Amino acid sequence: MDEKYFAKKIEQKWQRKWAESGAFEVEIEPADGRPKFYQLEMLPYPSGNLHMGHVRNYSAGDALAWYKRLRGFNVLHPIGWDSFGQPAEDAAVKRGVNPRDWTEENIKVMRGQLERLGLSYDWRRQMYAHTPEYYKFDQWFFLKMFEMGLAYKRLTQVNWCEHDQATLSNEQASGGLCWRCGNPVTKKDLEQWFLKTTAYTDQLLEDMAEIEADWPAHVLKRQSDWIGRSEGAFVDFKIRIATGQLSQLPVGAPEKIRVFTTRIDTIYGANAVVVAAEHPIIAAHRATLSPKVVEKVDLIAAENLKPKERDAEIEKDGIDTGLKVINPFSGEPLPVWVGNYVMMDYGTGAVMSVPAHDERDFEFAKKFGLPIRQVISEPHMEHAHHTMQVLALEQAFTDYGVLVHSDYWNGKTSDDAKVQMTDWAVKHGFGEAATTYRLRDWGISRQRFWGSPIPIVYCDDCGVVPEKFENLPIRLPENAPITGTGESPLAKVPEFYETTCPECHGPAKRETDTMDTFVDSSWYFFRYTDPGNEILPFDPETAAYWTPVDQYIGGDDHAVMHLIYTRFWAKVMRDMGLVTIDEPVKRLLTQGMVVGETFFDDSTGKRVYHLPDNVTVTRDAKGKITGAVSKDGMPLKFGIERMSKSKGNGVDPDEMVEIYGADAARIFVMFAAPIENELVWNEAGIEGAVRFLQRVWRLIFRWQSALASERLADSDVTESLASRKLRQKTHQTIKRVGDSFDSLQFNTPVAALMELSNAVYDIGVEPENANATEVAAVREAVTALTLMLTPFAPHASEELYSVLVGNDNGMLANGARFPEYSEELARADEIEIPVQVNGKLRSRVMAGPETPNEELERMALADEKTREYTDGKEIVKVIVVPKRLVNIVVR
RNA sequence: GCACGCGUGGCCAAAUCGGCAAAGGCACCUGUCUUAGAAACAGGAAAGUGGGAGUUCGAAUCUCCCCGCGUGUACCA
Repeated sequence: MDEKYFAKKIEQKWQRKWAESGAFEVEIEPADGRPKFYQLEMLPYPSGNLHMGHVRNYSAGDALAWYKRLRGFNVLHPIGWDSFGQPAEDAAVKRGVNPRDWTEENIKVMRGQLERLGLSYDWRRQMYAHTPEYYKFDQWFFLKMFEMGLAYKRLTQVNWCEHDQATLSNEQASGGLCWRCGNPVTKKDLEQWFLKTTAYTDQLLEDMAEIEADWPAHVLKRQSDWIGRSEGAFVDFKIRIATGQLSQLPVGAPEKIRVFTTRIDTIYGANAVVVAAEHPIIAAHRATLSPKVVEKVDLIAAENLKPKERDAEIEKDGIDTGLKVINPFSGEPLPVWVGNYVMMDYGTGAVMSVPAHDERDFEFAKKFGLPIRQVISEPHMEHAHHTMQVLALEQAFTDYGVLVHSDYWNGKTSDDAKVQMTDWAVKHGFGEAATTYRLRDWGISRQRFWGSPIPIVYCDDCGVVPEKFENLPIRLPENAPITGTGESPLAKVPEFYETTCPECHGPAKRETDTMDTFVDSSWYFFRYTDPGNEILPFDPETAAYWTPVDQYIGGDDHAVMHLIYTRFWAKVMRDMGLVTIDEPVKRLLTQGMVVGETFFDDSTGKRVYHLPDNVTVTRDAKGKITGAVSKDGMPLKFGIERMSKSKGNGVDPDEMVEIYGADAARIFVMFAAPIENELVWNEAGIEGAVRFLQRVWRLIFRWQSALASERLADSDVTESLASRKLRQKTHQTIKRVGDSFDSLQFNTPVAALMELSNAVYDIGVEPENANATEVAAVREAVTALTLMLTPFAPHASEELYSVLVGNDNGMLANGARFPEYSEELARADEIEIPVQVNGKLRSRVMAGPETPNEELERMALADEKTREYTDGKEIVKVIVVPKRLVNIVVR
């Protein structure tokens, strides 16, 4: 054992040993019957560099993987690559590189970074989304879903960047601006393939019950908000045809307008039906509508295509179309308006406007001077409302209440009325109960090269024809003209798209769009269980052993994307008989972002980041930035943003590993903040992590020979107080650390281990002079310390463990286990019971841990110091908290 | 606007159920060793928990109001 801790030396040693022995390679059903544990972290996109967010994510996952191994589980801990995606194409456009070469080079670099961190993966199981062996099964799933009616094609509006001529996902169009060029995003009609996520809305909601306890509440809340289930009713408003003017209704035009409402109880307050500019009724009547109306409708429709400002409140706009409908409840004729606040893609694209009881309708009515009629009353106001015809409302009354001015329904509560009025509508054939959702089907078509080709063929004779399973994979060509103009590069590669029809074998064309890369990540962790399977995505039995994932860790930015898609995918796989589980992930941990200070200039409309080193920063007393000036004297804006290379606020994990070692870097990242918090990067603390490791190292070095010499327990030697206290601390720490892991806390166990190491130093005996019980206590403490440190600092721990056991086969080969906690030993022989008088601490008494309450009370009352405060006073009552404290209330 | 979350030494943070005089680390100060050190060791100083009110024998912890910060979301009928 070296006198000093040399991180690099031992890290290289153990990384080599782990690799050689295949320490983390696992198989199903080991002979010893250990239970399985599937530890998973979100797979990285191979951008070329690991960032601190990855280090945080993977350090936490690795800690749990080690913890579970030491707890005797058969732990599957894999890693792979989300290696399809746009950055590879950007690199192709910018630098003319081949996306595949670029991607694979990045993977090589990043794998090296992961290995230098000493992460305990079963590397044999790596998956790469961009290999035909993997994306073959994206296509396989697509075909299966096509068979099941879960994949279909339709025309839709997609986010579109005019400048780049590119389709954008919602994220890439976030804030209404294109993430690449900063120009506003518009909408564009495009034919897209969809996966029918909406077929699973209710299951996605209901199955949350299964995972509720072990998923962060905010993730599930965001998912249910996203799904946006809303219960209400459809109500049909008939178009009124003026007498003798039947011909006014254009041929084929709908006879009624169906609205969706959650508040059918307010229907007597409707003053209009408002439809979206894109509503079919408008198109049907376009020829007869006044030019003014048509102009307005077109204007609103055009506005709808434009990007929305992030925070801008859009002013209500609209126009009376001149059409009339009949309120089916009251028989009252109502005007049909077009309103810019009604969206075609939610509900039916038409609403009944009830200004008295809906804020938007209220605002609309105010602006256009439409009547506002209150039909729901606060219960205590009911009488007043019946007698007074009109009450001027200051704002919409949106609460439930009692119906007024609603004919037959007067006096009913909103709750009752909703049910009964819906029934009435059903009975009279003009409505029905309805549930609508905000969730849409998942549009997966991308006009990109670097993705899995959609296995569909278009034949002039047979139409849309799915590829045959035996023809998979449909391989990407080696090269395609990637120009970044937003047209499918594959559409310019005749060798790719020219094919024959799988049905009639006549000439046909392939689909040239590729799949959204979220398809790859929807099922990748099932592939890990059986990565070499050529027939199926994975063997169902193999997957049944390993899945569901026991613990998943990743950023919560995926809450409504990846995490909802993968839940959807699991249900589809269940329905196709591949799996039997409803939920793919048992327990989820979302870690906070690692962020750093950024400095930028956005005067040109685009953010230009400046490296922190080149910025002069002024700070207030608390260290908050108050100003920043660039090298050439230009004032800069500043913020705290996710770390990344391009913003110049990144920290290179390799550099940290080089300077401090992987173990120290990992300890620091785990210790710096609770895992779910945002971590504002501040490197100051990392020295502490190194120092801690050095302390542990020196500790074992100092005690090494004393521990090795089997100083037998001399029966004469009674256990010293020092060793008793150390054992107590050791066992308390074992409990704390174990509990922390179980509750997914990583910062507190590190603190506990620091305390334990301090406690060993504090034993107050030199190794040479220690008696047998003290040596035993130290041995127990440092062994436990080493084992418990393993999840955070596996290299150093392996090395220290090898010193303690006298071989360097490694912990797993030695069958090492997480130390066992003994309640007996953790318990203090005597505990200090604080004694309060009127809630203020006045004294302490010593008592055995099992002292009954009555005895504690007696001791407290008898205590001298306490009596100074109680003598001569009336004791009102005494509160004894078992094993904790005594409080005497006096008057 | 709405929803959710957070506010504890200079900084990061800990504190099952409400229960001691509020952990640990970083930074800081002093001393020892001393060739010196940002090393190591020993020791020290430092917060009554954003503000106010309430509940309670007892509040960082529960309730209400206010202030500040963060995240998500936005005309979803």
